[in-house]
Order: sequence, then C-alpha cells, then structure tokens
Amino acid sequence: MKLPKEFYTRPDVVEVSRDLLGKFLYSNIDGVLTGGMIVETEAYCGENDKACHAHLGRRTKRTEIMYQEGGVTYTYLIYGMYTLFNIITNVSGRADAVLVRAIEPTEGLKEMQLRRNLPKIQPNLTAGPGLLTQALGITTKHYGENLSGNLIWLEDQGIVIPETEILESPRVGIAYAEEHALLAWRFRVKENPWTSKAK
DNA sequence: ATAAAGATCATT
DNA sequence: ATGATCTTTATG
Repeated sequence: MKLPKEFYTRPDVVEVSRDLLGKFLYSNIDGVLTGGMIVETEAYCGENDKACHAHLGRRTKRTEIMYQEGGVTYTYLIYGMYTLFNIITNVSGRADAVLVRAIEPTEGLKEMQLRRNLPKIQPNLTAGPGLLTQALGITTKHYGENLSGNLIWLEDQGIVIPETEILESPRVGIAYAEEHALLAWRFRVKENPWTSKAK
C-alpha cells in the first residue's frame, strides 16, 4: 500500500531516510510503469545543515518547495545534465529532504533499460541518483509533485531491512559542507549490488 | 549583466 | 584526474 502522509511528516529526517530503505518507489510516466526497492538514501536537514540547499533558511524559486509539508517531490538539475530526486519531509516550514540515491529495479526493467540506453540489464541501470531518475523518467518537470498521486509514489510492501543490514556513512559530493560533511547520513543496504558506486 | 559552482557520471 | 553541460545563485 502507498505510504501515508504521516510517514513523511515525521520530524526526524534522518529516521525517515533510514526507514525509506526497503520501500518501493514507482513512477507511471508517459504511460509506463517503472519502479524498484529503495536501497540507498541521504538525509538533508534544513537550515542547520550546511550541505542542504535550504541552509540558513535560504528561500529561492528552487528551494521553495522544501518548506512545504512532507510528501512532495523536490527535483532539480545538477551539473547541467542530471536530475536528482528528493522527497520532502517534516511539517510545513521545515526544509528537510531525503535524496534517493539508488533503487533495486523490480518493475518495468525493459522500459528502464530503454530510457537509459543500455545494451542489457546491468548494475548501473538505477544505481546512482542521476541514473535512477533517467530510468524512471523523472525530470525537473516533476518538481513539487504530490506523492499521494498516481505519477510518482511510494509503497510499503512489508519488507523490513534489519538494522544490522544498514550501512551508515558520510554523504557524497558535499565536501564544501565542512563539519557537516562528516555526518553519517547516507544509508545503504549492505552488500546490495544495486547501490551506487560513489565513494 | 556576469560569473562561478554544483547532492554526477563516464571516460582516460 | 578530467570533461560534459547548463541551471541556479550570488554579486555588481
């Protein structure tokens, strides 16, 4: 079943980020159903987090959505070529978000392979934040999409990743965040081949 | 108006 | 290690 709004509006984005492992992310874009199980996430904690786009309460056209109540998408273009997909969490006024970094594909494999322009199903199909959006057909057009809708949504299918199977490590690509660069807010399913390669 | 940097990835 | 590629953001 779909995750209820209360899943997203919880106050601790780090906890939500951890809980998202084992949940299923689906998209039905251009009439194509694709999706998979989330195996890697990162938490971004609002104004007090130097790595967060809403650091120091920054409010711009891009970050505006982060201040909404949890349960909507935050997509944006990075390095001129990749769309990253985030889930907004916490109550209205708190700019917390979870970056989905990798999924284990389960639905619409063929279509995802086509979108990624790959010769066969291989580990880099959906292993990386810029790659899974390509596979799922998610672009910046899907900014602010409500996750209770039928375009992009998440489901709980009863899978629980035991705590001993969760790997916690520092986030990727945020060296500029100084002391916050060391926080272990990246969560991965241990030994899952569909997690991203980034250091 | 201009410039710099970026929550990445594939290639050398 | 480097290049691709372009939006967002800060600054003047």
